[in-house]
Amino acid sequence: MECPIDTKPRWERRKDARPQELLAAAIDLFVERGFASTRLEDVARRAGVSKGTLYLYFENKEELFKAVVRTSIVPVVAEAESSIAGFDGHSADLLRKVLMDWWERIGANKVSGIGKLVMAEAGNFPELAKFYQEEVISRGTRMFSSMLERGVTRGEFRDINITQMTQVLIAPMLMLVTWKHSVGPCERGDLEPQAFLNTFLDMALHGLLPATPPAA
Amino acid sequence: MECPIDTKPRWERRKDARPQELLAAAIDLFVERGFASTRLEDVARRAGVSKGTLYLYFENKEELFKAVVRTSIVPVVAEAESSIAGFDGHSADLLRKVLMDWWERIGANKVSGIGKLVMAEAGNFPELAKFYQEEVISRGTRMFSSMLERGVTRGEFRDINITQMTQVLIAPMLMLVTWKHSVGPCERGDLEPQAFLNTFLDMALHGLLPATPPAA
Amino acid sequence: MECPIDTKPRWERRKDARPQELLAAAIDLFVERGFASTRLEDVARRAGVSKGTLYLYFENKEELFKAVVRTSIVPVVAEAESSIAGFDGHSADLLRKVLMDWWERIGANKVSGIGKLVMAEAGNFPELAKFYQEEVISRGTRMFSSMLERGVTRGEFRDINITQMTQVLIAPMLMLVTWKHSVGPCERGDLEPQAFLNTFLDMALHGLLPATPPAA
Amino acid sequence: MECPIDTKPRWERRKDARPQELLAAAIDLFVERGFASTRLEDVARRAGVSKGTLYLYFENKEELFKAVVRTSIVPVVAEAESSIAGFDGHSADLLRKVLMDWWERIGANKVSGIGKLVMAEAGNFPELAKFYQEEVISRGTRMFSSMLERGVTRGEFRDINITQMTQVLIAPMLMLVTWKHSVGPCERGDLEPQAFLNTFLDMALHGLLPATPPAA
DNA sequence: CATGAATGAGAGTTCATTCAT
DNA sequence: GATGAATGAACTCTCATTCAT
Repeated sequence: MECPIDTKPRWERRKDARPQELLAAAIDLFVERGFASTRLEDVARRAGVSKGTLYLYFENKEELFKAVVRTSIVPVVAEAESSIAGFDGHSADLLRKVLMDWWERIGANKVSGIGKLVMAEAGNFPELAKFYQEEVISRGTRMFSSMLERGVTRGEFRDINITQMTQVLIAPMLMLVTWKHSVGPCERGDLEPQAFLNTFLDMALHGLLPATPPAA
Repeated sequence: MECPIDTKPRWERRKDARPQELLAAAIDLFVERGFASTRLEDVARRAGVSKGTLYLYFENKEELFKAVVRTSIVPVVAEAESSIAGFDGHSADLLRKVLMDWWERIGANKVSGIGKLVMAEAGNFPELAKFYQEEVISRGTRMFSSMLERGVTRGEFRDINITQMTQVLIAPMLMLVTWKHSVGPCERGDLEPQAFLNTFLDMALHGLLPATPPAA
Repeated sequence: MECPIDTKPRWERRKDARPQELLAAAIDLFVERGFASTRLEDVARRAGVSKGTLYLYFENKEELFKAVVRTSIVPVVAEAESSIAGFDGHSADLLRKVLMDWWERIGANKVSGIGKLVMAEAGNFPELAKFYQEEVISRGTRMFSSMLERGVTRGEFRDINITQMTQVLIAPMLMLVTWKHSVGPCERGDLEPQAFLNTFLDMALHGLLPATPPAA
Repeated sequence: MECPIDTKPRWERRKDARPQELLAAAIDLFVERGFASTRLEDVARRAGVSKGTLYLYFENKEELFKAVVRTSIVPVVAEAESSIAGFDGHSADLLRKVLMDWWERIGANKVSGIGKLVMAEAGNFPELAKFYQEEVISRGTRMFSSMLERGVTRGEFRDINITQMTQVLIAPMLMLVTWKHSVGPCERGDLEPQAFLNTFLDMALHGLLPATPPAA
């Protein structure tokens, strides 16, 4: 008589869970190794499936990557957009909130590695660069510009050059991401990200807020 | 009388020039395509030699890259260090000068691509990352910290958190380099680098300079 | 009163139709793409079933192919055989009729692609080649030989080399099939198949009919 | 002391001989297995080199195939063209000669398998089909048409439909090639190719030559 | 009966590195 | 010194077949 115990199926049927599992594995490896250097076989293995299985869910490597971006970053961007749209208070507080939220939702998280990866490999994968540019970067840039415009319109910020100031505000995010995913791990004296952001914001807002009345 | 020393046949003079030619070719390709994606055969071809010749001068791809860093970036860092050491004036002017010099010598130049490349591929080539970290980044960081200390010591800057402010100052450089070598080429509304640096410096110095006495 | 026999639910009637649907799909794809390049998944999809279902009806790809041959070509061969057996008239008319019938039933039809496919891939699938050889080619060859023998026996044809003339008669069929399924689609000046067959037959019968007595 | 004898180099440097060796191996395997089923690794192995070496000489599989065609078939076609251009005698003799030469140079040879292969896989490799069509088939077709025209012009042939008769003349070549490379090897009673061609030509010329004067 | 997720052996192609010449 | 032919491991993507459901 056959012993039914211990008979492990050659594989398990997990249609619904698979994409998530694969995406999770993919994110880890893309962040660890970059796009070009990530082997699909490793992604599959980490998700506990065979190489072929990946292709049941994602047409090819690029589509897998896009799926990663779509599920891990795009929703956060969208959420930020609506959070901005619904915000009531002072634009300086809005800026601070958005930056801090970004840190919590993206920066501190491994998904920030995706952004760094795109910066890194844009040249070799123009299709990917274009996709990320459209889905994330330009939306992000627009968000910051709109916050600055809001501040200016409401008289909360001085009448600064929006484009340039947008870049200034993006710089520390880029900085943190780059640091975290490249030199950071090698560096000893580490960066306190939130303190860094605060230092930065204090400085930036100095430049943004209108001159305070001489006597107060 | 002609000096016979100068009459060496062209190819023999070539011999000495080889490494430079190879390095020049390597820099171009590393910057264009990144480390992993640059084919040594292309480097050789661009330098007008054969693939095998490369290995006469450089042990392998990593050593070639290190040589690139050593010849194109390290000297600039060293020069900056001594320029700082010999500077007399106000620390704010020093900061401004160093940043602007950096833009002229590195940022605007293709060698800035090397920095971006290291950020990008550090994870896959830890040996390279470590090398760059030691030879360039930590020296650069130390330079900025020392300038800030100088300012504080001389009473020209407020008593700020040096580590954090160092990062703040590095951020825009990272920003410019990243922009130039990844999204920049895709993006429409382009960044005026020097204006951007000035905007940034104005803002940063606001935060650094001691509160001016109400009446002056 | 309605006949209850006909009220079977649709899917149950479907059950019997499945093999035919699969065979129809298979024929299309085998002809379009050849044996090796046809994907069973595509066959299944075109028949509106899943990949696994195919394996309920056909052991594997080769058996599917054999079934295609058995249902689409073998019956036509059998019919031709009995049509020859029952023919009364002049052997030249018989030959002409058989060739023209072949064109109508096979040549002009997509099933001619099956023959071409076997010629094409025989080397890689010897089992298939053997099957087709036995079920179709040797029967077809025998048919032509027997017609020639009939003609000779009845004094309607000259006493030619049967084997060779059989090949001569097969050549134009091969020609038409090959043309139709490979170069034909690329070629501009197209072949009028029936005119071609007639030209050929006129020529061939010249060689077959006994010399006409000078005076008639 | 090292014994210099018996030290076989890891590989041998044979730049000039390589392409021929590879082409020879390629022809064998393409003919044996067809285009799609031939593995480049096998081609390399048969030529005694590694897979990578193939790519030093041929850009990819398609180019390898084209090179095979260019070196093994195209020159024969060219030669036939000039042989026709320089022919003096009766057009019937010319036709006979060209067909027989074809058999000796191509038909009997393994290169005839290339033609069969193209017929077989044209649908799956349109690029290849186009190439072969242009370089071989249309040139061959033109050759036959021009011979027929010559015959008609010189009053040696009746005024037949050139296009159709061209196809009729091509049919037996197709027949022989197909036979040789597919069913032939399975078939017992084999075809005597030269006898077959003669039988065919006798028959065809019957149809081509002008009616002989009743009394002679 | 029917499904379709899962497998896994290969296929073509690339490239850093070696080494006979 | 200089060459460049040769290697071979690595990578992405494919598909006939199996089998848990």
